[in-house]
Amino acid sequence: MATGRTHRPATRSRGIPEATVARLPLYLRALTALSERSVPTVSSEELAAAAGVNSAKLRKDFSYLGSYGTRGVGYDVEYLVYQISRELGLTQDWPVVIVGIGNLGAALANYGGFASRGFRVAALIDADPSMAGKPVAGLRVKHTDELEAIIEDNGVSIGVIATPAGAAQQVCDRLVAAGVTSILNFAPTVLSVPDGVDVRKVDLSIELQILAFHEQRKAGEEALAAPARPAPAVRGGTAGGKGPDGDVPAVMPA
Amino acid sequence: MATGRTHRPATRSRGIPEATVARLPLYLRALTALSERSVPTVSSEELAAAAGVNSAKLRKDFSYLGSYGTRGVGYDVEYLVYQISRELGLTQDWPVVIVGIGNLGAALANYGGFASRGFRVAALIDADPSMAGKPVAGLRVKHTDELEAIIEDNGVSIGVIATPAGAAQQVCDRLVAAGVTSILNFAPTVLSVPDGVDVRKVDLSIELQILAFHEQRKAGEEALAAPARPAPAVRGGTAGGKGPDGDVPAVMPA
DNA sequence: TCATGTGAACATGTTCACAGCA
DNA sequence: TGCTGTGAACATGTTCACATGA
Repeated sequence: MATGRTHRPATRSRGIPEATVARLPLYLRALTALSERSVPTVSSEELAAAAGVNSAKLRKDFSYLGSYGTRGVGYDVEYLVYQISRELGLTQDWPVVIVGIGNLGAALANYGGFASRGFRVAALIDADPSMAGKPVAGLRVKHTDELEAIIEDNGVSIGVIATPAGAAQQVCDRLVAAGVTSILNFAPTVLSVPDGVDVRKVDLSIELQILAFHEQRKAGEEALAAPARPAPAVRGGTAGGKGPDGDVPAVMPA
Repeated sequence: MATGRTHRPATRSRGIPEATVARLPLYLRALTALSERSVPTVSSEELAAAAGVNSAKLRKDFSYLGSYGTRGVGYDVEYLVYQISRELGLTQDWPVVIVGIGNLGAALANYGGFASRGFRVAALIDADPSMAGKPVAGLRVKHTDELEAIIEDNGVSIGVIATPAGAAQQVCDRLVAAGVTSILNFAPTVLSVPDGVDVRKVDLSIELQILAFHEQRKAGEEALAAPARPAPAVRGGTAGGKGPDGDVPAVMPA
């Protein structure tokens, strides 16, 4: 998504491709599971299967980190866990604030995987004064007034936005002004941020729409073969002969 | 993510690039906002700004759908809303089930944007018998036993998994066996599915790790200039002399 | 005149296939 | 012998820059 940097064309050998970075957490998870089962080594084939990618891709990904494998043998699990953790910056402690403690914010706060790997919820922040002081996931919710102080005092550089769409940009601006340089946005809005600030977004609605696109394709291809399952009814019912959509305008300009 | 299809190399002009598909929901959202403000037309420049992309990309994206603009003028808002909705399959009604009604599942069920655009929550399903019958987001939670019947009866083709990681693959298998062909996975696991089934995943932990990677980079670059803000403390604190990590092994083989 | 639509150049990402090393 | 590491081929995605047509 929005990568703030000036995007220099891989100045030295230091540049790990973005696509690779996005897969490192996947490898790390698979490796951690192996580590817990005390498996000493894995082949690229096995690890790739566990991470849900193909082995050529995995080997190429690892080649950007260095030559951490042993030919004819595979990779040392513990060593790889360490190298990937370090590369991802998980040997540091990252305090995180969550802003917007509604249903979703509370769910995120309660999410276990949060604390496990280098991330620590420094504070939960909400604009509703009646939320302030209430315990959520073992923390007391703070009021938005305290946002700047919390970020400063805890050296927070990562913020999670789980507010309604309308409040997101404003919250984002305050986070950035207070020193946050990475934002994970759950609100269904495009955030604008200055250069040097990274934003990643998680959007249920977008994901569903992408799935719907592919579903529709499948339904089309199905028509070539047998109509196996009852296809989802076209809006407004199967029978209707005329324009069925109450939602989608039938406007046709030009 | 996992695109089940055989990936034919754009047989006819029909193939819309995946990257474009992923942006269509963004355009649609921006257009819907314009539509609500009764704006009749937009230029690629304006719409691109609203969607957070550049205008060349937007125009190329739209060119895959057809020539829906007017040279020297721009795009008709209502018309584009309709075309994109249709392309995404949002003129159909998509019944969806959510499996796993914990904190996250409940938050998803309550999420408004769900129902708005063609998606309808057909059922909430949980394995915990004590959850069965409880009202969440205006629906009564069903027990897992009913999963197959619900999917069949409602013609559900899209399933959302919000269970713990351990249960996800099993739930996935049952969904697929019952006829679901698109899955949105919130559980932190790699799901394996047969060909023809699409999986998209949403993973908080992965997103945070990607942000941490870039944060770490920034901290490194910062060292070249002035150490402006106190960098996040290395795990275990600044003082501690011995190995601080209960989590990351300091193993160094070979 | 002005903004769309698009070929061509460029950049990134993936896969193949095999050389090279334990 | 067997698996890693990687150059080279291929595929996808992005940006440029301008011809085109309302």
